[in-house]
Amino acid sequence: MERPEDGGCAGRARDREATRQRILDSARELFTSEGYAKVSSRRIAAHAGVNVALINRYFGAKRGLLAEVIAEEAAFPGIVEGDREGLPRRLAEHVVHRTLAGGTPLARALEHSAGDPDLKSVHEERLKNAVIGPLAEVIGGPEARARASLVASVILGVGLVRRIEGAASLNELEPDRLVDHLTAVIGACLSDAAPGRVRSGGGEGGG
Amino acid sequence: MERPEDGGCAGRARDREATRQRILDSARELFTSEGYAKVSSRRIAAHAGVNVALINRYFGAKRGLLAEVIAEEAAFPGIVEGDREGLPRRLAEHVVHRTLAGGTPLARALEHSAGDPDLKSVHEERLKNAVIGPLAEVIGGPEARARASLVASVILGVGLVRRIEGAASLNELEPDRLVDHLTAVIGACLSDAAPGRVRSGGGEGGG
DNA sequence: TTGACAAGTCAACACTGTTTACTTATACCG
DNA sequence: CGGTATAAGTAAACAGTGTTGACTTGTCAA
Repeated sequence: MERPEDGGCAGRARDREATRQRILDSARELFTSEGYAKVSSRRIAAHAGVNVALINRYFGAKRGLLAEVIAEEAAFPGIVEGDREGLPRRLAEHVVHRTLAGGTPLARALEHSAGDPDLKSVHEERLKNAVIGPLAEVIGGPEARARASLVASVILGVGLVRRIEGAASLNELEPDRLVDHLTAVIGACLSDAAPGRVRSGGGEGGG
Repeated sequence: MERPEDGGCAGRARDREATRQRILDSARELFTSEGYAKVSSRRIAAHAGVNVALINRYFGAKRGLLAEVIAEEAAFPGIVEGDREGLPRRLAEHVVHRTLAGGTPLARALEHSAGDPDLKSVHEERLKNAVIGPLAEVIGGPEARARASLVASVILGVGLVRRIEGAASLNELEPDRLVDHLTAVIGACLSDAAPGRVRSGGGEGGG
């Protein structure tokens, strides 16, 4: 609340940056705990101790605030960097632990607003730049982006189902077993699925 | 719009069921083409030629209207009925063709509002009763529901990513090839994932 | 014909995100 | 030091949302 004394004091009246940051901090906290849709601009402003209009002044719209909050965080910290072989398992572990723990703050905010038409562009950019892009780079090959999209579908889908269903069904499995399953599923996204050598399409029992 | 002739005095001018149905029809049409969030109660009412308050009178809330619209349609018409062996491919084909065609009207409405907190209960019921339940029944075994959840995650995830991304990456593949891929992925959801199998980077596909 | 009761209407409520016109503090300049 | 341009911050309104309760009105049974 109190205005911090700014050391620089070069050309700034009433510390624009500090105010911006306060709004950003409040937004991150509230979006994280309650989701995008349930938190109003006025509440963010009140929490930050600033006027509502400043949200639109500094971020264009509420949407822009979420975009900036989202952009702050890496999607897969230290996961795409490793070797390709272990990628499915690393991703699976990330998803399961993130999922079980209630997870990465921003992931929850994302899942809370997955289908919001107002946020389509925000999610689109995030999905392409922070998820599909890096994944495709590790995956490589001509179908890299398509495979990355498949992986992203699995990851987002699990998060979504968990959020909708409370993970009642998914949590029937031990976490380790769920990791095993997901590893196989993500692995299937990355492996070649030639019509003849499909791993389980022709009969997953004997595959 | 297409409201019955009041002037003709044929039948009842004040027909509860007819009014209810008119609201339902308008809601289905508008939700389908524009999604839940973008269509307001007042527009539905106007489209149906009735008063706004009737939506809440007959359906409790806008949410109830969507719930009823959703409940009308089968999730997987003629898909879970077949043999278990071919299930992954049938599901994959359904997803791809539904996805490419712009799809089942209701599926689109669902994808448009996947994360809406207000609709959590609606989606939860739908997911359990019309998706996970039937799938689990075909799948069978002790982990049936968990596996069904995984399959549902893949299906919903693909729909979601397609909606967000415009399927730019997924559509790099020929539809048939996408079906192959998805068949493998869904197959992986159903097949046993032996704990030791992929743990230490045993390549899936030798990648 | 007359009530009764349901069907339908209307206006308001408490919100939402956003914008406009305004006030005020501050940092530079004379 | 005082004056002032300018940016930071404010208040109030706008147009919209879902929802509600009090109201009117049509229709059918007695």
